Amino acid sequence: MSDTASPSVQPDLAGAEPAPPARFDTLPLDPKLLRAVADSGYLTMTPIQAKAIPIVLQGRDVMGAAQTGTGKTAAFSIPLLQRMLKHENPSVSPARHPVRALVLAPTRELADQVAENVKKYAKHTNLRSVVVFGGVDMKPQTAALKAGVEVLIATPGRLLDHIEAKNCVLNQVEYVVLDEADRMLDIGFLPDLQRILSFLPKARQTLLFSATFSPEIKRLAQSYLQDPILVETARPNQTASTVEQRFISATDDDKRAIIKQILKERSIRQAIVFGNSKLGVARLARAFERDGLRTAALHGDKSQDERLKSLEAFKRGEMDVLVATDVAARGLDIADLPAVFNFDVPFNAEDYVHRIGRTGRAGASGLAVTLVTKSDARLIADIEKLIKREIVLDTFELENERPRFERRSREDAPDRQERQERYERPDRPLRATSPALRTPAPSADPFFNKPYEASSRDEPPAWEKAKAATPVKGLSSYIKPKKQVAALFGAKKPAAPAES
DNA sequence: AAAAAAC
Repeated sequence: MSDTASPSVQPDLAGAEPAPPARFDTLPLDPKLLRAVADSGYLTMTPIQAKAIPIVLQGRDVMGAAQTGTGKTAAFSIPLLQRMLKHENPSVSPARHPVRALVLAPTRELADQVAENVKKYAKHTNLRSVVVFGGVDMKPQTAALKAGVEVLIATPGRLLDHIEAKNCVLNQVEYVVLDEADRMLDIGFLPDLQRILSFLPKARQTLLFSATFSPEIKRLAQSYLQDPILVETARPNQTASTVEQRFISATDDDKRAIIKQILKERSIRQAIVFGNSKLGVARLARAFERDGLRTAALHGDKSQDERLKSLEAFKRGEMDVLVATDVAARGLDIADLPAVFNFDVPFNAEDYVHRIGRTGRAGASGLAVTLVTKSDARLIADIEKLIKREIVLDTFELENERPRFERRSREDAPDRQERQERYERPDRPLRATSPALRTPAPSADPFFNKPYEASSRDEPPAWEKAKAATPVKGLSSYIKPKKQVAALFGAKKPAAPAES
């Protein structure tokens, strides 16, 4: 109820009481940390920080769920640094300091980003931190580890390498953080994670943070925590209300043109386009590049050097579009990203929440467009269940129906030149420097069917209503068909309620 | 139907 009043103004740091947000300087923090926080320009805490920091300071285990972009990294790193400072033993030679805090993250880029934050908050202290991840030379990491660090940030594989090479000793770790904890605990990561945890003392403080926690993961997580406190802000798995979410029914052939048209008509400066596969992402990136968009690609088949370069170029604004797999779905903090497109609907509903969390960060507004084909119905239903919001598919009018090739024999296939002309001319150019993109967006929204209702999040979930009303299995109970969409999805008339 | 994380 509390946030229906000003949905467009108040970022969805929901759970926030109307009370003024607490300031960092009201916390019992070392002046060195307070100074670093102030240097970063932060004055007041976000809800997850206000709730989690005091509990972490008490030494309790925490499972923290909060929307993306609400400062989870600071929520664990600041109080952990405080605890490490408080128990610092200055008589020990720095070189002999063992690793005291370990932070694990599921992707290299995320580990790097967390490490940057930790460095920022620790800069006035003598606590040293280092980040280790794969795909880059081990030697500098080894040297840093041997010199001694108090805070180690890592991805699992490379950390195990260092453990086996005896480059680091983890038997005195006092604090462990699993960032994007639900991913770290999923089946692909679990064996490595268990192995790593087996090297750590049992008596320690453990913190798990993520935007999404499935019930199964919550249960599994219990076994790694001692008497944990669950810290939640708003509903878990929620998406920020500052993000306008659109779902557009599309065919595979039209997806790219739809994205380009939205970019142009909404004058969108920059966007991430998510695809489900590495190959698909690489192809799509090449296609956007041919279209004249400055495009970077980010996926696991690229070298780490290329990955870092792509991301940096995008962050510097030198790229219009970043096409990425789910390697970029979680945690990455790209300031003021205006839009996210799901070229493919993600396989896991949780990943939807994480993907669109790249936009609308820190209370900014954002647009998230998901392109939905006929075969995506099941996935859309999953998303609807997870985010507990009704999903309505919009139709989209392409301004220039793109010329299509008829199937031809190989001999009379168009040569490259002709192909270029027929394929590309209609909607070129689209680069950010083109006048088309500078034009202000039209006041009426010509290509979406209905205005976004931020307050719909407060209504009872549509899927529950639908489930109660119609025992229809599959899509029609989850996706409310509009007329064209109904045809596309072959939706039937809802059956009369059969049960009594 | 995939991706990520080590060499």
